[in-house]
Amino acid sequence: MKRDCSKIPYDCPIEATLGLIGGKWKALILDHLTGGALRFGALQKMMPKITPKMLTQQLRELENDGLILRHVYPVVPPKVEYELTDFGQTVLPILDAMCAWGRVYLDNVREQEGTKAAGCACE
Amino acid sequence: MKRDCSKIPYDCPIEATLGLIGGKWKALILDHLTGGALRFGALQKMMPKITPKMLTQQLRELENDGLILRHVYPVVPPKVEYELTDFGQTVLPILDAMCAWGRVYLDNVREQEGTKAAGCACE
DNA sequence: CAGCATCCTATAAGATACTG
DNA sequence: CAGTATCTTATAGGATGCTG
Repeated sequence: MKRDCSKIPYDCPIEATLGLIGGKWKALILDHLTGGALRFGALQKMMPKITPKMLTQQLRELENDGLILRHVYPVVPPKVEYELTDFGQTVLPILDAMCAWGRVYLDNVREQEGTKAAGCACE
Repeated sequence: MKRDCSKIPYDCPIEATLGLIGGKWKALILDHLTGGALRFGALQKMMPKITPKMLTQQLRELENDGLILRHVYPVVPPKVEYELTDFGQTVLPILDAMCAWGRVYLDNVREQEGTKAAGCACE
């Protein structure tokens, strides 16, 4: 039973956006893919806290909704790459805005607490 | 037991942003408040599908995180207004980006399906 | 009017083990 | 390597009724 987020009826643009790229992982995944195609394992390394199950699930939904493409290379051992579609590229402004705001916010928090950045693709 | 989303440790700016304004309702609430202060009941009317419990809960979290202000007027019947703080105003670029993208997306979907816009604050 | 309390369901998310 | 399968837990979200 697969889920196409694009099949859900939305009342409002923001609601639709959240439906397609909302949730805990999708924006993060898309952001990592802005640098170019990545393998399953590479994505997992970039998000150490995601489980293979969740990563698979989120990638399938993004694929069903036309945001990313899945390339299977018929080799042994298996090699699968994911990359943004043209449509997927159009979410970049949102990711940039979220990243910029989060960065300012984290800088303030860290300044107060004396902690350091953890190092992430988008910072 | 109240939740301060700002107390959660985040590894990455996008993650932090999602922590503070992610979820099904917060971006929508903030967006409605960009037009100025609103009463509880007004917000509820703008989001017919939200329950009072959820609305209260989301408003409290936004307040704890410094994004909105809650004004209680000591009158009968009670009057409570919510408005963006200066910090809350800074999320506007994100909301705009989400709204713009969602609008283009919905327009395409609707063109294919022949349906119409439902009418929402941000469209 | 603006909520709170209580109870309940659905969905998201995680742990662990296994496989083509 | 890139997943699946199964089981379990946590969180989001909802229905209903009540109150200062």
